[in-house]
Amino acid sequence: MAVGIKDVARAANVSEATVSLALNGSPLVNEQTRQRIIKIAQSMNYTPNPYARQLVLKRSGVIGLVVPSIENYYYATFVKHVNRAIRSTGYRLTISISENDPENEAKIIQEMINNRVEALLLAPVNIPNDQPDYLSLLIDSEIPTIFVTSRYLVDGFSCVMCDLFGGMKTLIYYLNNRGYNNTLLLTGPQGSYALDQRTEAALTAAKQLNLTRLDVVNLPDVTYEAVYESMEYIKTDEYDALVCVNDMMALAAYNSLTMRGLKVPQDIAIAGFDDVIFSQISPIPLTTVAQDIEGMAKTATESALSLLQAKTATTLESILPCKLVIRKST
Amino acid sequence: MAVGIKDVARAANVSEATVSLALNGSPLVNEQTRQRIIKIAQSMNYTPNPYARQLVLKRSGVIGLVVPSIENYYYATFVKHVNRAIRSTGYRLTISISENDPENEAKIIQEMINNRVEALLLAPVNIPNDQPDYLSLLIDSEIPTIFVTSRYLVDGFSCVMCDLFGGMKTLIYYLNNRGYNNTLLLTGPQGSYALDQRTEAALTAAKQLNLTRLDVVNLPDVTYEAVYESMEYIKTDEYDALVCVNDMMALAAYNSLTMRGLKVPQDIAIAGFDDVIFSQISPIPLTTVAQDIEGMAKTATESALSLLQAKTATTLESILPCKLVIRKST
DNA sequence: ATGAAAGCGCTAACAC
DNA sequence: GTGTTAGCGCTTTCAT
Repeated sequence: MAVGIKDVARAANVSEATVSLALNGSPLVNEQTRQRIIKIAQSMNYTPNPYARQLVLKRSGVIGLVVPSIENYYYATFVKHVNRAIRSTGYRLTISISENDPENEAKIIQEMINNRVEALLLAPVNIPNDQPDYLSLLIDSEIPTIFVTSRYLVDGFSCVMCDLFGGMKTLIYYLNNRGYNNTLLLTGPQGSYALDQRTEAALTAAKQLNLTRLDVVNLPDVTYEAVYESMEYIKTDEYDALVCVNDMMALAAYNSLTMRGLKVPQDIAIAGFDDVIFSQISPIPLTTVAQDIEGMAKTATESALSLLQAKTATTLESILPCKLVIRKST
Repeated sequence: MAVGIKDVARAANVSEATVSLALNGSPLVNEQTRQRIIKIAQSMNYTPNPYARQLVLKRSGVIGLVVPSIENYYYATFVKHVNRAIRSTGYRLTISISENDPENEAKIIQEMINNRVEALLLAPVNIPNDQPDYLSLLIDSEIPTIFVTSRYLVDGFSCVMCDLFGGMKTLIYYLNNRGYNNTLLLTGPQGSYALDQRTEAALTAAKQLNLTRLDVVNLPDVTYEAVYESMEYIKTDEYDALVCVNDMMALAAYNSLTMRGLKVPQDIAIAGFDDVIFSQISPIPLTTVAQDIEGMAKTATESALSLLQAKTATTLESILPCKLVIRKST
């Protein structure tokens, strides 16, 4: 705590100004003295007080990231990659978890604004919540904000996500091609963009392909338990393929159905979405649609940086392609 | 950005000092004026600049948390609970991920110190790395530091973890009681406290119980893949029980062995450790040893707060009990 | 090439 | 009760 620029200045027999300049690599200061000062500063274990620094610089050097959940492997991976991408930029990352609760999310956004993050990557909660109040705060604050992994359908915000619509459509086409025509889609509550896109895509594809049947079940939750329990009530013999909107749900379906003696894919095919670990750790690897999580993380980070440069308010939109990953369950 | 305390003061026709006092709930200021000021401040969307505030208060109001990985469910859960616990304390949490890399860890610690976190919760990397250099930095910085989920064997640091030794011992005793006497323990490289505790406990229990056999295999990694691949080389018919040092490894073993036609637990029993989701999402739920992750998170947070209060340097050690969770795999 | 001094936005004595 | 003022530790003109 104790050692400040003043102490270094005294020890080096120069003024505080010179120390500051030297440490910040200004060309104004003699290379000799600079080296001397740097050495002294290091030996004294001096690090500039970031709060004083930020106060005068008026830049926090911090980028914020908000995710709905950290136990969700999908977001965990996203966080990891953003963390990596930011490490080389000179900015620091501050991570907040909304626990998929809009109130929490609003509080967090307010905190991020109060703390003067310079840019914000926002993965919105996955429950119906369009046009939350904080959007105007965000606009007023002039903090460049980028929706990631999902979005609200409002103008003026940048966004980076995968082509969920395209991904699901490809999956349904592929299933049809494999001869599956009676499909059940297991999804969550309506109203979240990232989920709705998948559902709409499935429905659209079904219509285009003239599928015999594509039913949609909206579970209360997109969790393992929700699916595992629901399997009891679902007349699986009416379908030849089961599509889940994420991999964990697909795994739940797989486990539940095989427990009941069904064979996958012989009796019924199962497909997931996202391509996170859960589609790989079932006894039979699951067909799924891969989201380019690392790509989104990198793109989002780059977008944040370029918005930070841009003097004029801009909005960037990146839609990354999804990739069908065919495994043994279909 | 723009609006500062000065603006509020002007708008309310009082001095900056009064605004400051009013907003910080000092009893010195008239209740009438306080309300008036608060209202004005809100209407102006004023929030105090935290950097100016922290500069004068000399308190950052931030607690740091370092974890080796965020994709690891165990740590993700820990992070979630710390996040929750801290929310009600008035402190903010800043999360960093070391990616299980000692160099990263050292950098992060340095950053945490530079950023003046008031306390640090440190979940160390899980690879041999005793007495890292930054320990002295940490001591010099006088930042109360608490090792969580694992630790280094050094004095002067607080720590919160579960009784891994006791947990593993209980598991081996239980297995013996169920008639399993030829046990294989799958663990990772030596040198990490949290892993070594488990191994030593298993060995100790085996000796105490006079087990026919307890072999230990040190895999290069405690991951799904490491186990899944290793199953090929392991003469499973020599053992009647397989114990893994985490649940994901146990799941890998389960998947691999059942793929090879073995029945669990008839042909071989499988147990994991931690009691995270992976022990529950195998077709047959896996016996495991539960760590009280939420308890650790809460305890760690409380410890941090009390160290923050304590004017004198103290060290706290909390060892929480593990709980045997018996499921169908044994 | 270096130093003096002002000021970033806020808090806390101390005066009134 | 409220205002005045002096910093907190740093950066950055502007002089020298």
